[in-house]
Amino acid sequence: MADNQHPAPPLPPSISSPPPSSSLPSRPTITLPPRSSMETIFNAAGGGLAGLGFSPGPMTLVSSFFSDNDECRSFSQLLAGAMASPAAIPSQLHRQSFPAPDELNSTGRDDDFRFKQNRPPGLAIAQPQFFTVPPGMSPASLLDSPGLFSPGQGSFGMTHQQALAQVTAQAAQAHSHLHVQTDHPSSLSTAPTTSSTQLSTFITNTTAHQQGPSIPDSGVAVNESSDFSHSELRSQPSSFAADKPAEDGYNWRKYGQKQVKGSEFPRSYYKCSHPNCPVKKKVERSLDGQVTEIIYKGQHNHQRPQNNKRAKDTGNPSGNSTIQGNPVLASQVQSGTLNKLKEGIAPCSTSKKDQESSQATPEHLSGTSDSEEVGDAETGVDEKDEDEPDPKRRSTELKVSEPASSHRTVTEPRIIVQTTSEVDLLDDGYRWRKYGQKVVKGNPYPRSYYKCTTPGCNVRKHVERASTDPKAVITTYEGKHNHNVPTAKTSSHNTANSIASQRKPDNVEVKKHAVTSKMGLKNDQQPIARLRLKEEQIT
DNA sequence: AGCTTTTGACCGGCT
DNA sequence: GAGCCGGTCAAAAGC
Repeated sequence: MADNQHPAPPLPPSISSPPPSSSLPSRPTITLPPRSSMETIFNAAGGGLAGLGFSPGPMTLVSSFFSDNDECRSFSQLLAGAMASPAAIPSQLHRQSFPAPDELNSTGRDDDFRFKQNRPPGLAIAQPQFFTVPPGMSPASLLDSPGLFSPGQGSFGMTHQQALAQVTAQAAQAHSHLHVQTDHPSSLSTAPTTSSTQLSTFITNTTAHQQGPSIPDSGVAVNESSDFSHSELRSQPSSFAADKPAEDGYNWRKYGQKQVKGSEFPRSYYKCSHPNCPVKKKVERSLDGQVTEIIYKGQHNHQRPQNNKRAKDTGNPSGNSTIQGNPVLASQVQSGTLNKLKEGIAPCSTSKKDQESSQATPEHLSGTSDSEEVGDAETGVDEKDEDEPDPKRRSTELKVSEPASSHRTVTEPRIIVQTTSEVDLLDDGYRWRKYGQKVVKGNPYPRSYYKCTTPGCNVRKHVERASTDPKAVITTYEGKHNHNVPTAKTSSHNTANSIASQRKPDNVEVKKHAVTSKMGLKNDQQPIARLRLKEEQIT
């Protein structure tokens, strides 16, 4: 690990507590990688991302990724580096604003850097952004279509998960160019403001938004962060079919329908018609029959019916919703969901097909278990609260309160998988109650969704692990805490983290936790750098 | 005949 | 304790 001899750039935005290991103390310790190493990563990733049309976003808080050996850099590390690149790019562009690495080392806390301070002019992100996926675009199509991420097309149309997958793939490619990038740091200049914004939206977006050709530019759903975004959205091909398959292969029986408050559209309740199968789903659809939201609950205890002639999505009587095992990444939520996000709604939104695919596939079932915490064991991060969960919190569910004035003409639903509601103690000092998780195709690890347990606080976060490395975690925050950090718990939480978290006024914030066992952490070290690249909430 | 859908009523949790 | 609300039930109707 010769690279560790070098000072590290002020890159790592946030470092979550590492999973305890036999040789590591409870306190996270991090040895910063050499600058050259970091720059190699970020340059490479950044350059690669820039080449892909990615760039960092102001609301992106990326925690770092450390490599202890360039030669041994894992694929996931590359991913982490790639994901961190959003932060890296602006940080390099504005390096003069950052403390020197040794300063960081000396303080160990001088780590809050606000990207807004260095934000290039014109970069304004007022709300969580949404991405559009061309209607009918399948995830495979997305992932197989590098053009989608080409500079010319931008990075829209990707969900958070897609972002991971895509970046993962791209990071691998970028790996081969690491040294080239390093040798030509000036290539960072190819990551201008606009592209920076792109990656911001790309990463911070938690609810993909599809704005198909049929949806005019309402000025709400489109990315507000940059002109580029607008143009990209408008440039969405109009040839994509709005009528997408949405069949999940299971049989559903509708057992109820109700007009729920806050939604202008009725909600339908379905049960899996398979005997003794507990799976239910709620489907909310617009007046024109388009599914706007699907909430799954439970998991199938049976195989998907084969040769099921009735394998139609009964949740869509109109018949234009069939899945047939071809998940589509596209998820689209428009102004209505934007409003939801404003209200701190769960940042989970993937396409119905995406969701159903993952859920309908037996190997993914575990990921939707009501109690499973996939991936936690690997990270060693105990997200379970020791406290006894409030029984009343069982079976919690995302409640959507949407302004009546909001308008939802969504052709792709939000997908929510209900899970248990453990009260989790994550590493930011706040108390989080897990209310859901979701397994996305291409990633064996579920996304977990948490809500701040403080009454009246609508802050939510979702934690996502990279498909290639469960230790690479992206945490996306939504909302702003309206209270102080709970004081009761101290030992397992990083105070600085808590404080930093408390100060988050952001709508969406992405942290990338790099983890640890591979990072050459030293016993007495603490995270020494936290780079906060985020956007103050714009009112 | 068997299944699904519809729809009003009921139940229970929450405030 | 009352009211609100989401979820579910179950009878009737439809396919």
